[in-house]
Amino acid sequence: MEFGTNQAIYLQIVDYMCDNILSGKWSEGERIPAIREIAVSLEVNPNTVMRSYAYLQEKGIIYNQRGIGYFIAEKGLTATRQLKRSDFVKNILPRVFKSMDLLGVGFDELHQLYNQYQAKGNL
Amino acid sequence: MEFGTNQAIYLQIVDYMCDNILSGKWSEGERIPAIREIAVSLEVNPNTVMRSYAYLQEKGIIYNQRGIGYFIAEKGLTATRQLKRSDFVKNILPRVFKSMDLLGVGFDELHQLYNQYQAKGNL
Amino acid sequence: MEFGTNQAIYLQIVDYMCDNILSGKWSEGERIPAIREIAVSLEVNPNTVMRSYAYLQEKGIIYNQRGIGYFIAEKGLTATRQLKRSDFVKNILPRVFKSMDLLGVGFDELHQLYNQYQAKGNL
Amino acid sequence: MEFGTNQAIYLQIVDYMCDNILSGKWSEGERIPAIREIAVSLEVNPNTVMRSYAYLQEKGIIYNQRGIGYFIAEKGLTATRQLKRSDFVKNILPRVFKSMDLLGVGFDELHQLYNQYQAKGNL
DNA sequence: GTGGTCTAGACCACC
DNA sequence: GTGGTCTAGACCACA
Repeated sequence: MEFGTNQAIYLQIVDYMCDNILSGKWSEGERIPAIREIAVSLEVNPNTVMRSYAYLQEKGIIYNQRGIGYFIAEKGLTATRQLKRSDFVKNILPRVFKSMDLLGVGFDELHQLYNQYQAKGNL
Repeated sequence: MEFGTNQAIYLQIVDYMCDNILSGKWSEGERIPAIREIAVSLEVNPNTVMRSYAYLQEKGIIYNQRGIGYFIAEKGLTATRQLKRSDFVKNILPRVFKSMDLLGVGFDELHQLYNQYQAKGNL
Repeated sequence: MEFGTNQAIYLQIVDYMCDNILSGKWSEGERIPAIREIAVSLEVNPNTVMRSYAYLQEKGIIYNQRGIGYFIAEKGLTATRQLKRSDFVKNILPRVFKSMDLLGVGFDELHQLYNQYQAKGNL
Repeated sequence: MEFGTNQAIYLQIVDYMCDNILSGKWSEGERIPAIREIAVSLEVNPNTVMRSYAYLQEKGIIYNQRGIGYFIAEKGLTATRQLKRSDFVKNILPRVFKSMDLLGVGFDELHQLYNQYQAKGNL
């Protein structure tokens, strides 16, 4: 994984993990990789990964069993969806819509860009 | 103007100025308020405003006439639009579309949220 | 005349006047345009032109006859040449030579660029 | 390092750093000294050094790794050379050649001055 | 009056 | 430890 420069790395890792949950790669109750494992594979300081795990634990998305590891919480999928959706609707969308107005991008054009994005993703 | 806590103040000022240009409040060739003027009206340190101006000058959106002040560049409107549109299409939209996929938000639902936003804005 | 943004306008005017003297456009003893005249033709504040004239007067290149105007001094051409040449040899050239070394630009290449410059000037 | 009075300190630091890159003292991918470190060694305010670093980052010559430090970019040497060479050919040389013409300094004389400079540098 | 630079010092997020 | 931002205040050159 490559990291952007704008956002904190630990938050980029959080996003990466949320994606894994939402996409079904990690199921509820399943054990997720150890902090050190992730740290090695992402070439990141373990402290940074720890911070991501702590964040997700605080949100009730994962939980820790001492000495064993971290697991996706029982309602981890729902919690993740709520967290992401709330952020999406309350923070992201309003800014997107405002930009559209200022740039004169209509909804039709947005649809076009969406189709382009989908096409690229399917390649 | 009130400032959010996520983004640097000087960047929020940059956005504020881009909005003024895109909305037509400031026209090309027009002089914009002096650094100290803005600093007083926004209750911010002049250095912070200077940073915003330097950023916009670097982008070719405004230019400086020694001892007189800052002006919207000849192609300032176009430059602003390009800057904002590029950021919108390359950085914002892909993340939005990805979120939509992961959250199962369809384009119809997006349209609905867009209409809600428009309705609010018109009140 | 267009002004660069790096150098003070009054110094750019000084250069412009020195050029006129060195190129023989203005001869020793000859009257030069009034401050207001220059100010209008260059679209500049008269104070700025005044500053240029004061600078040249201090260097002994021009002199003032009250109520009549400014004139090129008796040894104005020599004085200008000395001023420019001293600046050229002591300030400009060392930096040029240092840049050449760092950039790996040899004297042959410099000669080539010089010929290119000459060719362009003759068009 | 001693600072001239003509040019802003932060730009003199930029030059100093470009020199280090061009001369091979700092290689691509290598970490460069921390802002505070440079600030202490040059007896300058950290803000001033930061400004130099920000400038070089904007030019793609160095990049930042969060919480770790600044590094010479992958193509840092090329970028530096381009930046410097462009400035040299487009801004410096034309003025030099123009001065030569106005002062009646021929290319032979220039060569002589160049040799003198080289001799001094080798002592 | 205008902007441009610099210092000193503080606070913060992040690794 | 690293950089990033902001404030306060000073000084300067310039128009």
